[in-house]
Amino acid sequence: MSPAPTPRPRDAATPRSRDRDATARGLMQAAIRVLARDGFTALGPNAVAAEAGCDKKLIYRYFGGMDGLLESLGEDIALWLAGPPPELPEGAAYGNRIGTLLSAYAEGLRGDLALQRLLAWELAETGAPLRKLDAARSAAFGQWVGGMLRGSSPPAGVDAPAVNAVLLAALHYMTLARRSMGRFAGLDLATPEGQARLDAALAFLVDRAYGPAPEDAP
Amino acid sequence: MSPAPTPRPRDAATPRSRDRDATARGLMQAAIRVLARDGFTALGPNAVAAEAGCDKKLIYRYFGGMDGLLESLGEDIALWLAGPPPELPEGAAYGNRIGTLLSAYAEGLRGDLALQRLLAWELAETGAPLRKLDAARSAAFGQWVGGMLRGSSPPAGVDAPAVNAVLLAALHYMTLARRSMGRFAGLDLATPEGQARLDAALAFLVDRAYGPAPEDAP
DNA sequence: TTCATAAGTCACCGATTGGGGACATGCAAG
DNA sequence: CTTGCATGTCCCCAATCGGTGACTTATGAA
Repeated sequence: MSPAPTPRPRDAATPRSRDRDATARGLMQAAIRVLARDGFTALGPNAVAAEAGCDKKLIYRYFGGMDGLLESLGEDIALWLAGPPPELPEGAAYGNRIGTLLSAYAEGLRGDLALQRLLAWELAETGAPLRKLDAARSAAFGQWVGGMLRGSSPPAGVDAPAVNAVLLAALHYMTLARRSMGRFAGLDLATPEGQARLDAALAFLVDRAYGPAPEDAP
Repeated sequence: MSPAPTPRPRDAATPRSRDRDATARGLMQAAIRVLARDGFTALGPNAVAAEAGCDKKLIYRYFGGMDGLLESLGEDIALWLAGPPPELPEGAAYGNRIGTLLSAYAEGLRGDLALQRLLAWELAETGAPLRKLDAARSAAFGQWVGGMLRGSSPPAGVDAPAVNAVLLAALHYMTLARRSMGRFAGLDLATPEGQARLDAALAFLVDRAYGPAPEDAP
């Protein structure tokens, strides 16, 4: 899920590669580019084919339509979450792991416009192809985070999955709001200061949630 | 911002009211209904006029187009956040107020499909008319919450606006995710149990954020 | 070299979109 | 009663949409 290696609005001189796999890949990357640039409302056969520089008919021949193309995109997990997991000290506490994991993911998400557009899409529409895309993305993400938490467990009495979901949801929302509105709930997300306050608030909540409970201190 | 008092797909027998203000209001309410039912991707002149049961030409005559209609919707703050503020004990602590306020808002948001659609819209697209709509909504919300927090202040050392923004963002995201995907980050949001875990996690975070700091305990 | 087949292109279809011009009609002022 | 005007309706427009049939052309096997 990166902006795309090859900016491939067809060169009119080159006589088309006549290589099915290559053009199919080109269509997939074009779809990602269109999604990143113009959002899901513009993600149609016409736009994708124009971006890829070939005829839209090939979308139907090779993928059976846009739904099939999206499905193929979901299966190609290599395109998702390209960044390697962040380094972690051996015996790091659960809260520490969640904190660094969250900020690493935040940085990756901020740089991945297509992923942002996909998240917004998931919130706006329902539909079978979208569900499959989300399932693939969720699975990849789950694996990414799962491997990083292996061997450490949250403090007792804390519903860690629910708390983590809340923090992740907040991160998603504010990242999307930053791009589209630039501000949210009175905070200016466009400025580095606003962004810093947000990151600090997230870190603060992680610390309070997974640090020692108030009554634990002697 | 409620589903609409009058389900007004024109009665073919009644010969049209010939009342400019009434039809203008009807168009606004129709727009809200279309937004709630089909989402912002379907919110066009054709759909709104069909829903209102009159000709789309009137949208251009009375509002100058869809953008003007949306702007008028924003100015009509009476349609937003109809619910009255929840009751609060006199000397309630800041954390308590945030908690009850958050859950009251959550309940209202869950029941207001049009507002949900609007939030998703704001995350998906940019544009002048949308910005004005959001500004109106944000202002109304700010007043709603502002009045309820008057006279109490957060614990020192806590960036309350940022923390509240995070919690609110999480609430928004999970409410939208519940409607569209039904699940998020491994949590099943459709079941009452999942919803309860989420509410509990939010309350837990509020408590930890605004309760006594770990080192405060003797 | 021939030739079947797949890769690619082009032109077209019906439906729907966001608009606007031309016209009918009811109401209220004269 | 007549007349002016705002209200409402109808029909048309160009553009775009998703989708497909018919065609050309390159390539690899015989």
